[in-house]
Amino acid sequence: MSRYNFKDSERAWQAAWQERNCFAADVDPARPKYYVLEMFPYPSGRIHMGHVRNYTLGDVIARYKRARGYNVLHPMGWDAFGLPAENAAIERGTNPADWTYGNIATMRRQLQSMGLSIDWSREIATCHPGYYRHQQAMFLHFLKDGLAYRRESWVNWDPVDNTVLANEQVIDGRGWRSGALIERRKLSQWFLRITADAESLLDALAGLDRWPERVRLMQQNWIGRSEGARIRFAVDGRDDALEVFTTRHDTLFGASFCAISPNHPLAGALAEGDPALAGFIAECSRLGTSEEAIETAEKRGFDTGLGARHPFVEGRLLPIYVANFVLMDYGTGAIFGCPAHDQRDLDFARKYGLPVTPVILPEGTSAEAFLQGPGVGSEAYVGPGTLINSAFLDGMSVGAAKAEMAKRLAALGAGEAAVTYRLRDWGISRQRYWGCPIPVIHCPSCGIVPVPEADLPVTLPDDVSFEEPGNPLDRHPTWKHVSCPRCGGDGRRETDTMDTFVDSSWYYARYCSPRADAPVVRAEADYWLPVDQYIGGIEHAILHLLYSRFFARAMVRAGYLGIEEPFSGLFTQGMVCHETYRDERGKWLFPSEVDMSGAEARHLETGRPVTIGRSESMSKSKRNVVDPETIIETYGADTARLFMMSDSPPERDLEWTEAGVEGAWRYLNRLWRLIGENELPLTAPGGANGSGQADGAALDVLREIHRAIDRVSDDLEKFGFNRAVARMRELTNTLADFTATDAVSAEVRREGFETLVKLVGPFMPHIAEALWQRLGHDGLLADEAWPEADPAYLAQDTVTLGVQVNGKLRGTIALAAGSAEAESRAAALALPGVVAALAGREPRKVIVVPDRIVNVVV
RNA sequence: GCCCGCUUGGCGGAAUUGGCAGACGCAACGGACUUAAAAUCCGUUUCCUCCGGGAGUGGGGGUUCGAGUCCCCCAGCGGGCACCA
Repeated sequence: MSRYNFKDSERAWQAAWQERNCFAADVDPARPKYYVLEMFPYPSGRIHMGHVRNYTLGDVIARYKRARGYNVLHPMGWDAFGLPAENAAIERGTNPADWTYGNIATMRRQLQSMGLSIDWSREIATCHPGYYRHQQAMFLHFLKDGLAYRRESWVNWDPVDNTVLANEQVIDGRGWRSGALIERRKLSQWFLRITADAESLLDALAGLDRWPERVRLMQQNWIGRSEGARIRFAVDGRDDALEVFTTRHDTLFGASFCAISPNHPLAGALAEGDPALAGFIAECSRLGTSEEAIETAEKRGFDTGLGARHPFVEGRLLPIYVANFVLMDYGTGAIFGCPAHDQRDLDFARKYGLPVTPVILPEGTSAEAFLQGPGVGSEAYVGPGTLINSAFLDGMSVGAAKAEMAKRLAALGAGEAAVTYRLRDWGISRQRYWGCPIPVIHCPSCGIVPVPEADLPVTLPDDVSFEEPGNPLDRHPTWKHVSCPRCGGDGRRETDTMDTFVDSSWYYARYCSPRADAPVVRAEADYWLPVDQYIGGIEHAILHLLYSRFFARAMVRAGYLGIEEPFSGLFTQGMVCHETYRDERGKWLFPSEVDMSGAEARHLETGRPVTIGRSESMSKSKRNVVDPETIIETYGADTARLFMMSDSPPERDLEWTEAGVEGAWRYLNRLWRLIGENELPLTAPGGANGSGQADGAALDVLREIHRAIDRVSDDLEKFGFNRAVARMRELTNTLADFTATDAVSAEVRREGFETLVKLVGPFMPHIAEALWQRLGHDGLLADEAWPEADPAYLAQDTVTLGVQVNGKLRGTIALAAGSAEAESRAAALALPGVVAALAGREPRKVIVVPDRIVNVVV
């Protein structure tokens, strides 16, 4: 009895695939295409189990679709710009490029050891000038079209990473990478006009029917559409108007104040002549945006002394406050407050002694009761109702009042219905070295001048130092000093680089023509795109996926692409988890340091007891990581892949266990013994019996074989990989049983073995090739077609029906499929268990569901 | 606070979408082989039981001949958003 030699086998078959160029993809309009893409990795150093899961999932699909006859594109590349390279440079004195390319080499080797069916000739790295020059070209195109622009703005400044972050990258007031508390700063920044596509990005979500509902919801919330109205208030004694956005224009007659953001231009203007106000504003901007800061912060206002004229009430002036809770970057940065029907406005009004006028009467309440009751004491009424105290709106419902108010405002020229989005423009400036340079030049006389197309790419200088904090590009002695392309005078290069999310917003398109002299070749992109199946972690549900959807739209507008939605199918995988271990002093331990063989976990070296903690997502900080390379060296890639796909549904978290890996390894060896070492006549490979000719045991086996084909195929189509593995094991059990008894012919056995090998192929490609060869084939399994289930074997001629009495199972009956109701009924009533349960009573009713169940009701 | 999801044996999970709950695997236990171990093979394994049965899919209620699946209420766990006007 031998063990399967995975080491030699995996090396040999990987070489065979490479030698025959099996997975190279070319445009072929005659064949249906299938583009499978897993989110490309950041080259951090070594692959981790999350990568193994992600790329195994994609590879199973890629191999399955190839076998199904699709022209499959399955590429790989590197999301290679980013801060860790700079941190490594700071810590180890290396160059970010060297560090990155070194990591890529390691991780490429590791990924190749997994046996992925990837077209490596299309490999790209976003840090390569051959990639980012095209990104620069597109940026210039967007700049010309007004899609990219520069403006002074309040930004999220990460004081640890010394850079600006996008709103999406600030989580609970902290930098998504550094975890540092974010400060507000005003800087000139480059933006991409994603808000121009807010409506399209929102509306198109409905059409993404192969996306998880959860992700669509998250994007919907993020875009945050609000329907309401803009209202312009004349400011008493000034020429300018104050524009506010509200969703409750129906409550305008209940308004008792206006409030503007501390960052509002009007506030700034007033502060110039008012030191007290300037002090208040400064205080507000010191307050963080963290959840904690917000919850504990008092609602505070500063009375500017100005008044806003109510558009419909002659002589009513609403005092204008500067208030710390009004955000400049939502709506217009100004609001009107209606205390009776908004909790926050009510709190504010109580604090500053402003009038509270109810204008909505709840259903079924009398005006007297409501006005005297607790309705507007300390709790604002935000529900539906009927308008009161509101002149021409009186008696209307909230909805009707909104419509009427919008009409009246428009007639006055004082406002109109409006829609506001929570989504803000995408700030892409980063004050970092290791990113794509923004290809513009600042000229004192010409202003912002694009780098001429012929001068692209603007490459990063190699000779940079990281000894001081801040942006090395800015400190470089010569790099930024260039002459203005327009006037020839002294200019200065833009030293900001692009957010790395720009790099990953179009890489899926670049894979279609990775070496082309233009960002994309339309004919190739039109053939391959959209990505049919995109696979990655849920953590990208908003950022990367929203940016990519926007970028595709921008590229369509600029003529680079023909489709607005880059990913027609999306699958979000769960994380890989592992138990956590700590020693007596509470120090985290690696699983490889823990001896689990005894009754209690002990430290391998010291023999001291180890505390086992709950299973969590693998992370370096808790040390609950298992190195994929170790697993592949110990058990082989096929075992790692099989374990990844077994048991846990792919969308859920997967618990990595040594025992589970052992189980997968046992299965490989079982297959090897069953098929690889079974002597079969090597003649007539693939010689299946004609359907309907077999009988007895052979027929049973053939049915099992074809049922397995049918179900595994169905499971694969539905991402039911754990179910598919279960079916494969069932078929293995069946074939093993019958092989042991010699009850079926060599032909049927061969059909069973060949089918099983084809079914396991996408999961365990190396051993499948080895077994395919053992079955006497010269060609590669990778080039074989997926098996087809013969409908003749799927039909069942005998079925087993459950028989219930009052919904309780009392026995089963075996009948010919499609038996008449009367026959099923008679057979059921004759069952001893049924007779006993009836105890002489007459059934009141007998329900027969053909070929399923009989329920006798008494 | 608002929105969403999940809850099935000791464990991961399955259940043709309202029709025989626990497939497949892990772990455990028993047996065979072995001088012994590993490996392998064969069994048992939801719980209770007076061995007739009875109970059972987080808890409570409902619809139905029939509910893990549908509806209502509650609990626990997880996720997203949140000073959004």
